[in-house]
Amino acid sequence: MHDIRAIRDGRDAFVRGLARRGLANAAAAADDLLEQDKALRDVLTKLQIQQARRNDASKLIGQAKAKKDEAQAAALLAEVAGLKEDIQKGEAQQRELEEALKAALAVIPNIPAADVPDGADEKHNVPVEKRAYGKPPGLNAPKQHFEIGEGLGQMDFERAAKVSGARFVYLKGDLARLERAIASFMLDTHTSQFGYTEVSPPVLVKSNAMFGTGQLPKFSDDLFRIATDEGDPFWLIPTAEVPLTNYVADEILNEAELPLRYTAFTPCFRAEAGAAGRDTRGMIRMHQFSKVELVSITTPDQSASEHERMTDAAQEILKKLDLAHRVVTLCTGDMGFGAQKTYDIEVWLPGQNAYREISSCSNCGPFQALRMQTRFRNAEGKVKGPVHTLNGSGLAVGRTLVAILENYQQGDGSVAIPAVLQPYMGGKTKIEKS
RNA sequence: GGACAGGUGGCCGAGUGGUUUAAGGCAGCGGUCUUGAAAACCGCCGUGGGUGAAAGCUCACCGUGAGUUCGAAUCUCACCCUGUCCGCCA
Repeated sequence: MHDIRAIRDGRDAFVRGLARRGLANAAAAADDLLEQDKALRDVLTKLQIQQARRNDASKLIGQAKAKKDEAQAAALLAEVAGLKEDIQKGEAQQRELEEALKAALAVIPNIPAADVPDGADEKHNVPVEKRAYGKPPGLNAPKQHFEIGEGLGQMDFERAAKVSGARFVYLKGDLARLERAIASFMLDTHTSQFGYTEVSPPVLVKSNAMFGTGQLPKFSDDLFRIATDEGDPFWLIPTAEVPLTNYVADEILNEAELPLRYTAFTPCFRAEAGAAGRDTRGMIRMHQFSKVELVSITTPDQSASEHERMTDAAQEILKKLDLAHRVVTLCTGDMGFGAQKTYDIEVWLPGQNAYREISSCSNCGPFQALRMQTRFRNAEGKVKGPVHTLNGSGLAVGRTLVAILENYQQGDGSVAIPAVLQPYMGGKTKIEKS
């Protein structure tokens, strides 16, 4: 969410930022917002004069009645007779204008950071050369992960379809255990090596939380909604970013305790609206998948370096697993709604003969904090404004499992277990057909 | 799910229609005193908005929303949350 005062003070920079995002009529949108803002402030100014008069008169009425001066009281009552209706009208107007302005602001995406490359789509993403790691292994006729998993008899899409429909999967035996092992390994790395605090959060959240991180109001089609008999619905989280970031919603944090770093292993639920026909085979794109998420809450000064640090933490997992990967800076047209800068980490999948996204690390700046009303105060107790929030996958567990299957596959159909995961697999060194 | 009791600033807590401009206390910050500290004393001490160059003036906020009233922390309605007990339950 943008601060309307920031737009007021820097209208042109705001328009340029939105234009870089590819918004067609950025200038018109900005001017419309400023017009609404002006109308609201005019109403406020007028209303407050009336409220001040009413407050004065009411106080005098009270004093007159205390002195038993009924004549004076009656005179004052007559004076403010018409005021009540005007004030109620003004208050109604204020509510309407505030809601309209908030609704308009709520659907405007974040402004890209200055160092984000311009571009319309993923073809214009820019590789971060110094972050590239490893080389694709020279495998002879590599299989895709679902061929491997089904060959092992431990990955079952047909039964998942019977029970839940398309885009679900059953894992069994060692593959089920491997998912758990991957998650434990990731959490242990992030907590012990990078100072993240492990959290086990709710996976059903209220609309307010979805608004705070920016999924609502614009992207409800991508979410699963849980209707309740009466009252507000719940939403299934599409990522643990939602409960981890909203953990600090409506709070004023102390600067000394920042940055806060949280990590969580949760299932994630996505309706995948609009993804029909994409990645229909295998575990790449599911309605339910598990992910280890990283979230940092920082001061504005810290957020850029925290972004690099978070990306380091996510990459560290792939390095320990010795999986070849590269990192790209998303261009303005490919970034998510709330991000001002995003690194995608793409892992090599031999079966697909391609790099595929396995993590996305974003610095959202003050965008989510303004939606959540999360601020911080300095050592003197002075409120310094919104915090910055960052989130990243550290990593997508399902896709990590896919990457291990495809990169560690053996000619005989078995899969070697990476050394760092063997302690989590009871010392096993490979997964064989069950 | 049912019954009862509650929700007031960072914390505790007074306030049941009009000098409340939310008392008082604790914690915190600054100062006096002191070699230093403690004690004592003095001062400061919520958030957001409007207006203004600033000082200031002003509005809103006592769980949330709506309402009654010239005037609401206080009265009405709905909802949310917490506690206790009962029921159910991994």
